[in-house]
Amino acid sequence: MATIKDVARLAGYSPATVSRAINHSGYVSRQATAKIQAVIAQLDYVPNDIARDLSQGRTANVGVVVPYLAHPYFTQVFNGILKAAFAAAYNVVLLQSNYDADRERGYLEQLHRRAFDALIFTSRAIPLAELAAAQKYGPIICCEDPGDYPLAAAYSKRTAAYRAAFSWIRTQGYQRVGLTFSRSAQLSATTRLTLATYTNSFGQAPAPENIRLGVTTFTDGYQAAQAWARLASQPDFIFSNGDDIAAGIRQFYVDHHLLVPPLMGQENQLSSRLLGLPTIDHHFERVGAAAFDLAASRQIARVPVAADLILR
Amino acid sequence: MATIKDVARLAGYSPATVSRAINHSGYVSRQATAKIQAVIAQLDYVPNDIARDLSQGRTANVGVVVPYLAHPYFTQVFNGILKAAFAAAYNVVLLQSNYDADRERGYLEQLHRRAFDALIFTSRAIPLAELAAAQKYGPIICCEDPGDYPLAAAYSKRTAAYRAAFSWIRTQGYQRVGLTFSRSAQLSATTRLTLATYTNSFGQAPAPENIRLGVTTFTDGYQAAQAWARLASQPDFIFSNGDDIAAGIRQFYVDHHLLVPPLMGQENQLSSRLLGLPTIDHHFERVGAAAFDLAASRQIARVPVAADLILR
DNA sequence: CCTTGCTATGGAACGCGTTCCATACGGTAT
DNA sequence: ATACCGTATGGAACGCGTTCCATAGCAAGG
Repeated sequence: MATIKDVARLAGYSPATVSRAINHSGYVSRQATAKIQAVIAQLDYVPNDIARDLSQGRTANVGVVVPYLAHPYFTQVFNGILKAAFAAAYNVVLLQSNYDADRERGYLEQLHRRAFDALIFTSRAIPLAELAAAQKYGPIICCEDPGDYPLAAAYSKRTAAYRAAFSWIRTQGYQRVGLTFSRSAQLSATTRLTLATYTNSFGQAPAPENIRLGVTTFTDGYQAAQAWARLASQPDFIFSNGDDIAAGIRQFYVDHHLLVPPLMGQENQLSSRLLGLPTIDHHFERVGAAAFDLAASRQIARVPVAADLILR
Repeated sequence: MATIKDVARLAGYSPATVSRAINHSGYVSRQATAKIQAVIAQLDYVPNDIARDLSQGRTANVGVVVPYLAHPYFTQVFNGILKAAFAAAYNVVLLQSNYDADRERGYLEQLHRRAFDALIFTSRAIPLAELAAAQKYGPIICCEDPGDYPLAAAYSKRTAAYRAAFSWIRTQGYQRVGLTFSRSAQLSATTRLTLATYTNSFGQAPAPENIRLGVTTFTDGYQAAQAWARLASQPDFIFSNGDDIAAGIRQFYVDHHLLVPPLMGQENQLSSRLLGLPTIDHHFERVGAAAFDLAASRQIARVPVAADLILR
């Protein structure tokens, strides 16, 4: 494996000049540039990224913590990060967490060791306080509103979107809204926020039997609908945490020749377009791209991304 | 940021001894170990991974080239890689290609620059010959049978699985089998292999109108069924390239109150279980894990993974 | 002719661990 | 007592670019 010294020797210049030639830092004569180019081509030389990283003190890698891949929220945010990172010549290291706080701590440790230049949490199990404290090891970006914590963040303006959605649902005259969530209010800030906004909009909290937890897929939606169908008093509207989930809910009613209640999904996936269901587009790709930009710029800023209520 | 020299100075030992203590390389007294541990804790010192990588000439990163995420084949293979990599304390760099050969070449270049220790292609646009040639830059693993090319590979034994599937379909008496594919035979070795096995099993190639290309999602399946429904002579069996796709095909017939033709999917996704459809489980997670093991061991070996025909 | 200011180039330090080699010491086998 | 061995430890080289600083040549300005 050729090194910059080999190139320097063969070209008859010093490593310093070769380095400047490669990086177009100026102060290299036409003649030297040409000779160095020729030798580089001859040796099939490319600089060693590890050495470059060491001397520059960075890796051009961002770590992205994701509980798991199989969820549109994560794939969308992740895709946004990926696109922005590619454009900025960064690589993306995918760090799966399964919502395991200790694994997340391991990734913070890797940040400390400079395995990546920044760490983006698309979601998390460890407390925000720990994230905030770990910033001494490097830039950390979360994808939710960090409240009082001084953390960089890119996130959907969920409150506004949910307020608009619930207001619209109420205007339509619905009273007993069924809600699906992936994680309990205890574990998930998003669940808490949704419930709080609901309570605020409707003047009371949703009835416990109208709340379904652990719902993340089409099938989960199907089963949630099945559970509701057994109730005496059924929801007259269902606000679900994803379009595919809404599709699963709908599917249950269709399969059982029941009247499909009015539904709303989230994330503007293909399924809601196909089925003509209203949804909320959180623009998670934008959230991801914004998260990356914060990571690359090392700014501790907040980028709330407006969500769109899509009625059909 | 504390360095190993700081630790050495404060502990009253040399950097060499500190390094040995950290890496448990032996030849460090109890006393020295204790003192060094204490100073490490006091300074909150962790070794700099970049420096370690440079001196060891590796990164503990594997690059994984994926055209896009939104496909069960890729998520399954990728998950297998992720699990195996985590177990081996490697990180995984996700490299999106969109089947763009030049982007793939860019990733080969990064391998050359030692941005990662090995490169896994879950699928590819560039010719195998180029992959084989690029091995001089580092270990490259592909996820298909590389034929005559001396490439490390982990892949599903598709031929055997397809032969079993087609044989079963023929035994059931079906004659006009509809087939869906993601990419044309020209672009995809898998498509070619499926068609060849079909031809071999049925004694003739499938009729062109029974082949649908560009099918990767539930919706694509729905539309493929729609196209078939317009034909005079319709397929009497449909062999699709994914369970969700089969589900989409089925959905079209259900929605239009048509008799659903017998179907077979692939990948043993949840949908085939729910709908009771036969499928082929290619065990792509195993393929991914095997691909990673090849990457980490730097062996140029082939690991064919047996696929299971699941009849229901 | 001299100062000023570029351009061009090289030497050497630097970033930060790892590891080879040499040295020293206490203990054991002969 | 001598040779030998294992443990313990440090010095220094090494991996490989990047970059600061110094030097030198040359042209324009005065």
